[in-house]
Amino acid sequence: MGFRARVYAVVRQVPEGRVVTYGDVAAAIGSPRAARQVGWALAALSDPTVPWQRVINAQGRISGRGEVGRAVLQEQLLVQEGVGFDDSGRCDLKALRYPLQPPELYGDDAF
DNA sequence: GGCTTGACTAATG
DNA sequence: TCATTAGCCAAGC
Repeated sequence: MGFRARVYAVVRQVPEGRVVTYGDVAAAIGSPRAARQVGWALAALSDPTVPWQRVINAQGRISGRGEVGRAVLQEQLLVQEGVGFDDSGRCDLKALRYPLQPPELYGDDAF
């Protein structure tokens, strides 16, 4: 199972209205220092069942690289789910962060 | 196999 | 709070 498949398996655990950071996802798949690769994996994402919008950076902000307009869409999707952002584009990470479990515990054989 | 490229992070000023 | 820096590691050439 590839790195990206594990990233997707973990991200799918995140329920509506909750968020996780790239670092959280990296730690859940066993590579605590691979936050950048998590972002890379999501940039290459083609699976519509993965709630990629719930993955934000450790500062509670949207990482606006990648496709133009993607960041705006991401914030809109999160707001729809009930995630609140302040005037500076930050959300309450402390309250909304979701505790992830390693994909092994969930049976990710679908990959 | 070596090099470059990042949806990152933590530390520092 | 913002800007800069060094470390990180999977992918693609």
